[in-house]
Amino acid sequence: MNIEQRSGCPINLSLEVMGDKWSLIIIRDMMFGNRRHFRDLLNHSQEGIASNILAARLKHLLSLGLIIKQDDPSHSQKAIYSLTEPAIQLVPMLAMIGAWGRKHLPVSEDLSIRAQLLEEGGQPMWDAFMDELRESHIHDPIRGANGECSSAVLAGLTAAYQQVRARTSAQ
Amino acid sequence: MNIEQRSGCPINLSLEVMGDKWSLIIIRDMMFGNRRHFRDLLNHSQEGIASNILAARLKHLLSLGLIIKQDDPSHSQKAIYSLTEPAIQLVPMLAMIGAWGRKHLPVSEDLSIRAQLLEEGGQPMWDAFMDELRESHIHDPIRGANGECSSAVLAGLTAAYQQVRARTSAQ
DNA sequence: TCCAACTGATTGCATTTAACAATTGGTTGC
DNA sequence: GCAACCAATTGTTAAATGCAATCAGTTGGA
Repeated sequence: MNIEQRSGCPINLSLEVMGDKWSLIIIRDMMFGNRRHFRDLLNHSQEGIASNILAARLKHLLSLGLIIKQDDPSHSQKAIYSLTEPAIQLVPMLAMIGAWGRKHLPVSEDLSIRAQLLEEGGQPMWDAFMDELRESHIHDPIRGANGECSSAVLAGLTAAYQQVRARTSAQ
Repeated sequence: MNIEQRSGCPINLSLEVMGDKWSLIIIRDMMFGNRRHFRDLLNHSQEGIASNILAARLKHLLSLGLIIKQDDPSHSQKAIYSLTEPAIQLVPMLAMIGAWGRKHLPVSEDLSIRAQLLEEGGQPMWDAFMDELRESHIHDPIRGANGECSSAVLAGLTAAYQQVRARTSAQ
């Protein structure tokens, strides 16, 4: 990782890496939505990222070593993006960011259920989730990208989200 | 707090509030450096913030309710900026951000000692620190701005920083 | 064989944000 | 009365971002 270096403060350096409106959104989608292809990230984005921004951010995250890119054997033009260990270790931080946002900002019920579960689960849940991510992003990224890796925590989060969404949209 | 609302996701909303290169830096300096005046924040900034950016960010943080501004009785033009409860509750998040940066980025030894102590201290230390911040930012901001509130955790962090700095600059 | 749909991007253009230097109008202490 | 200090603001330039349209290659199905 090579950055501009305004100062050597850990908080400052972290902000130089993730202190923009999109980098953490992309990591969040890869992590909690298991979105591993460019089109996945582009079309299923809740926030409506533009394709040039997505391309620039992926390039940036690649250069920082937070994600890696490899060919998808199913399609010669497709690429699989995967989280690396440093990015996986952002799980506790994302849990904290989500917890703070849930408490102090006008979040929507469906999109905050996962933050709530992640907060309530605490460190044990974070550790289990990080192990799942290691499996589907580092050890077996191809099967991981197809959603073929077992992932109990992620499945639980996703199921809870779907359930709340079905309930709230049915009203 | 009123924001643009790309989506109601807690992580996204938190990023809309703090997802820029300066907002958290200012909160960090107010929190760990007890910088409560415009000039303090401007002149002692490790990262060299520009005065217009500082003014804009302070205004932004005020409008979000993360800080408040009040007159300094010692000088009719001086203003005291203080953290509010939502900002004080960012302590665990900042601790996590610092911990991640310290582990994965090229931090400098002196500027990372506080992140290390804060990480090792864990939740009990964060709670104690947040109580100190409530005292010097909410209950008695005027004495707090003068550094007259007792603050054991902050004093410990600052002392450790000074010590490392003296040692490393003496070499 | 042909074509529509899909793949990861790139381009051009307008808007927004940031960086830097200089300046403002007012206050304070000597 | 004057130099130093106060919290900003202004003006200019550079960089980043947002948006819509477009690109060339790949794929699967009729």
